[in-house]
Amino acid sequence: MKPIDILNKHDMKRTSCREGIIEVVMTASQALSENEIRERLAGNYDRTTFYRSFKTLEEHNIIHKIVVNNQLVKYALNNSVTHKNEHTHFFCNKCQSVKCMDDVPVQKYQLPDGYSDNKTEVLIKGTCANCKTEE
Amino acid sequence: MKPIDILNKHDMKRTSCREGIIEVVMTASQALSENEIRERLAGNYDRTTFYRSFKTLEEHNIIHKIVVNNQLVKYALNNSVTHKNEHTHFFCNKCQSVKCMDDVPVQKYQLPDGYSDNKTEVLIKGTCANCKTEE
DNA sequence: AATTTATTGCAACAATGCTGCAAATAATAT
DNA sequence: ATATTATTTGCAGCATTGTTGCAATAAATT
Repeated sequence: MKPIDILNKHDMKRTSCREGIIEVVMTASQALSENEIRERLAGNYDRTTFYRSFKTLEEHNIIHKIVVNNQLVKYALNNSVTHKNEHTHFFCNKCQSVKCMDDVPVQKYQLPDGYSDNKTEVLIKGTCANCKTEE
Repeated sequence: MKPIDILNKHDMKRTSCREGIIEVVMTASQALSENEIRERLAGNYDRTTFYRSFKTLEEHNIIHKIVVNNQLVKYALNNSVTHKNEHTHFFCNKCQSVKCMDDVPVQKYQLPDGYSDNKTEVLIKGTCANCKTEE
């Protein structure tokens, strides 16, 4: 599915910024930061527009945000085909890359009485396959 | 163990800021943000000193940081008695509180070939026992 | 082509966090 | 007790991430 079709499906206005972000995130093999997305984008957009686009796209479940730490945020496409609903994320301490681990589902956690869970975020930090071989 | 003893055990200078932070975090039932800690502190410290103190205390494994999102960071004591090594964290969407789930250990995740894990962070978001009863 | 509605860009602001440097403080030796 | 040394603090300044209000602009609809 093309970026335009995705926007149409969600009854969203087809602006070039949104189209561009979807395009970039769609073709990326890993989650990308705001700057990484901007670099790959044709047009030049204001930072505010960027943030608002991310927010809207996230609210419509087109992309999701991965907060590595308070200084590093990345975005990835919600692909219902390849990305299982609740997958884990992997962060490589060496190359700082973030990958959606589509084949590593989030496990169920048993909470104490009274607590109810809504969403569980799992971030696995370590060394990725690519950096491992380069040692 | 008192804050001073903890600092001595780690061969750290006993400054009032460090002592205060440990004191506050020690007596808290939940993880606290920078501001929450500052409010509970007697002395008035510069923000830089605060951050540096957090950093040093974290490096010495006295406290640990919980990044809820890029706008909300909380700190909690590393109590080897009550806090198991790898525990999960719970974030309440209603009251914004963060709690160390000492009895809910982080589960093991099987990664694809080539990947090696170092640390796994699990943040469970939902409604806490306190907010549940208030509905 | 005109209207309506949503989006953009700009300016300003807030929060978190880092760095260099001089002043102050803690631990140690005298 | 006092002097010395090493660490820590406070300040100024800066970077990054993110938000808000408002006027200008662009998209979808009539």
